[in-house]
Amino acid sequence: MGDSNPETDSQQQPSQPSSDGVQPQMTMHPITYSGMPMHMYPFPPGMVPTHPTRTKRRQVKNACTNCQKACKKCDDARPCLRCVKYGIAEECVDSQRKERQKGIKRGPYKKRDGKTANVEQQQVDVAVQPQGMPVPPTVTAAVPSTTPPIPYVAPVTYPPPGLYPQYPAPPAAKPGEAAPMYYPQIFYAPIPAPPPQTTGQDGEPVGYPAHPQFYPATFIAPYPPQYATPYMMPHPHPHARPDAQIPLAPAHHYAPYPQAYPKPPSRGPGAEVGAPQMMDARRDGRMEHARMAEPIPGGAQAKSG
DNA sequence: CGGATCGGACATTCAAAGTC
DNA sequence: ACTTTGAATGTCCGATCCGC
Repeated sequence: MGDSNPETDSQQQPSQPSSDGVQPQMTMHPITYSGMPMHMYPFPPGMVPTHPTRTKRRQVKNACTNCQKACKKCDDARPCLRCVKYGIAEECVDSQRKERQKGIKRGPYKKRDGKTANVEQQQVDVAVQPQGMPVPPTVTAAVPSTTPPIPYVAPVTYPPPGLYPQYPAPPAAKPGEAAPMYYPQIFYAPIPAPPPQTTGQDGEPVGYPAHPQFYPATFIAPYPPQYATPYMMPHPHPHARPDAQIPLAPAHHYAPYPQAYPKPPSRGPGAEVGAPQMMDARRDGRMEHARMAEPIPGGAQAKSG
């Protein structure tokens, strides 16, 4: 099944450059990556980059226990998409992270050759638009002058509280961090080509300001395309200032979250719960092994591997 | 053929080591 | 105090298996 990235892969630059200082290619567009975020849709013909490179894999901070057992992609929402799909939403709980071992002695670390490697990395990380709008490093770093710009659609904020009462409040996210996938998100949509800038009588620009590369205009369904009809809401006020609040389309385009997904495929009488049970039963051995690998209190480290 | 399983690549976290 | 490093730990891709 098309497990896909619930969050955009283009939000982060690789946090760690390779030890040899070579930056991995980050120009891959989600359409060419199997882990295409489900809230993103294919680009129009001609806008798809040709470089078949991969983006960095993005992980949730904490997978639910079911996804963890299955070694499958989870997401920040609870219940997660996978649990909802299999009808085990009530069992979708965060897995418990093991406490990291402390007091582990390490040898002296080796200095890297190029001392400037980190400086270069930081310069990429802090790329900022002229007007102060931060741009994900992927955009700036992945757009050499010889290639067309890669349109970037990034979740930047949530709809106002109460607009989507069927959704729980999103968990607090760090600046720049993607929003949980099931909570409706507002995206900044790229503008292909701003119109010529004109100036009003008081000197205030009319039309798009100098660098309106993104403006809040698009709400993309948080559902997989097969469950929701994707639509692109045109900018209602083509000449409005980019910081103007634009009303969102009414939420009734979609069914409330739990009903938005089909029931799990039935395998016969009682099969609705049978599938996940079988799945868990067959995986118990693995999880038992994992539990056995937990540190022994006051004793030797149970290192797996 | 679709879904489950699982090895292992990849990402993240964070404490020790090193530097200023 | 801050930065760098590297290993522990977790996530999940993708090949393969398995049952219908």
